[in-house]
Amino acid sequence: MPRVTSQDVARRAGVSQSAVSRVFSGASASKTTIARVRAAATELGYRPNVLARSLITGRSRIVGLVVAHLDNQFYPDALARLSEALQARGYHILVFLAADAGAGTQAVIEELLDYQVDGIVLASVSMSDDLAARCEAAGIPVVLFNRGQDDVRFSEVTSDNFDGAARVAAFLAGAGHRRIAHVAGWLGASTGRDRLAGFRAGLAEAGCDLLGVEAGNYRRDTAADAAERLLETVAPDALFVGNDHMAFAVLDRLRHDMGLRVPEDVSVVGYDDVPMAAWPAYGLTTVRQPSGRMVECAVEVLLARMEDPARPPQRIALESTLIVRGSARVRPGPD
Amino acid sequence: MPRVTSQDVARRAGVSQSAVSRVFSGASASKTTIARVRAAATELGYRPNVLARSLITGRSRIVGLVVAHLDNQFYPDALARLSEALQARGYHILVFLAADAGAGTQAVIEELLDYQVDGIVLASVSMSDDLAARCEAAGIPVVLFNRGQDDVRFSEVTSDNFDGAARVAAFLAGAGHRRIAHVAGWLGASTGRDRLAGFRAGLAEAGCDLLGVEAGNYRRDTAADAAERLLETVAPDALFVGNDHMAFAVLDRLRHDMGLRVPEDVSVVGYDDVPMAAWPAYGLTTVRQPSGRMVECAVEVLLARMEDPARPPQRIALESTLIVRGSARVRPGPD
DNA sequence: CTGAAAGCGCTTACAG
DNA sequence: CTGAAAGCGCTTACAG
Repeated sequence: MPRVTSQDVARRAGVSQSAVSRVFSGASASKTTIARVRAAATELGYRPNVLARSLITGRSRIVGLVVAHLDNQFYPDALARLSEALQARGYHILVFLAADAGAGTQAVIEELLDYQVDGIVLASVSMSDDLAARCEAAGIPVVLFNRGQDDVRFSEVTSDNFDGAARVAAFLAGAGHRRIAHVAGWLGASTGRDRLAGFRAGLAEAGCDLLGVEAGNYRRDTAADAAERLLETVAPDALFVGNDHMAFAVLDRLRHDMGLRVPEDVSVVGYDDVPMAAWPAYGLTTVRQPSGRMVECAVEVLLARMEDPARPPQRIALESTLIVRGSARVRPGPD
Repeated sequence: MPRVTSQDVARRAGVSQSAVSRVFSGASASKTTIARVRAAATELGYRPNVLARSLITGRSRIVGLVVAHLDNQFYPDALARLSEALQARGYHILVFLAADAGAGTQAVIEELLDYQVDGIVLASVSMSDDLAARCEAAGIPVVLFNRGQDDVRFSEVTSDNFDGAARVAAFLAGAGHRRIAHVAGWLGASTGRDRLAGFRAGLAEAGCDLLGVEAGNYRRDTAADAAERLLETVAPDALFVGNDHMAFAVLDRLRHDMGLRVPEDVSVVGYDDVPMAAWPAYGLTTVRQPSGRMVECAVEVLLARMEDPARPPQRIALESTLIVRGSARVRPGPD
């Protein structure tokens, strides 16, 4: 079962192999040539070998995606949007799952490079400076998604994590909370750090202290443990959790294991506004990251740099919105 | 920024280009050659161009994955497992999102073929007979994941949907339920049909009738509406829902919109046992599909047929397990 | 507009 | 073991 090649089509259509190539690569050809080639191609079931084309054009039309935390609904959702946006532009996605950080990621990116990907999206994953240089040298643009990095050679698309968290602080303080704690994300990356810093700043602005912080590291169990520890040590009446994924775990622990009422005993606020946050079982007050627009921006930035590698990296932080649902008290309580 | 090629390495190492190729493709070479080539390669930062290699070997080491329903936790989870299993074997995943069925899928598969993928995994997605023939002709194995099909040219990996659903029937009947209805999945595919048929058979076995069936089509809103309609028309006291993803929506609707208690007023059972089913907010009694083993099987089947295209397609149905949690009553009620 | 030819970066018989 | 050469299936100047 040998593949049908442009040679086969050429013979059948009675034209040269170059003619066949021209027809399929959209170069100019006479109407008759086009017709004969197309006819022969359909008869034979011919489709150009994209790999061979890539070898010569130097563009694979493949974008590499490295993503972690697929159990956090935010990422499958982003993956779906990214796939759609890229498919619409004739690109395809080679996916790699990776841990948050570490050596695995580097290996994965090298493999991506081996496949001559035209660009790389790093969703909640970082890469070493050394590799960054390699990508630069190879002219392959990289965009960080939902994560920032100091290295200015990368483009990044995030939401305004600092501001979003600050708004949560103002909201909680405005609802009369004074004993406020934070279950942070992973403080090894900017997203977690910015949210913490913004929250602290917002609290200060409102004349509040941050009662306590524990890292949840974006893991359900770690986050629930952190929340429990905070409850037991500093007894907060409001908890800002670093993302929705952790907030669900915190809510579960509070309600079902610790017998607390939300928001009567404790207010809980998340970050992301994944679809599940709107499900009645949770009704989570949270900060909405505009994931659709974030993906669009990431794609735009990537394509722009693919067209013109000389273009400088962009760092985009989109606005976020506080979505008020039932998991946090809205006005000062009766006491 | 021209890419470093094997020519460059050859020059630097003072050997022929073929020697470089041999070192990197694992063919035999003398120790000194290997050493010199490796040294030159690292100095230059050389890595073989996988696309060029694929062109000549005829194997891309890319597996295409077409997947729908990424909002159903079952699929991101399967994707993660698949990625891990394939990566461990040196394969990579080109992902496409697709609708359940329809013309889009066909286009997507053609694109996969263009990329010379070595195999295709269709997760909850089907393909036309015509395309099937094309894949066969090209010698590209296809495996259906979590979906069966009549066409025997495909391999498929599912769980024993008929038996699993029959076990749910026995369980519900054993708990004293007599008014039992079903919110089905999508009856356009075998998975949904098998679960319905198995449920019906199990009920008959227990001397029960199936009070009513409505299609939920694996969508949250459709499923919740279906459940509500069943409640209003035939007033069941137990509902078997075609998968967990829909069951969560049904639970939400029952509890939060209709003010019903689960399982006191209605028992609810799902299918899949996605991680969320164990979360305390839901505590869903459900049938566990062994997704880890399903993925392993899919990979094995695919690799086996990639090595030997003459091997006949395999159809595997793994055993499933009923997982009892709190969403369904366990013994006959007081009335 | 069209064909012959070179070449993309590799692998792999084929001689030596 | 090693190098020269052919070839994988395309695209793209180059002449005509």
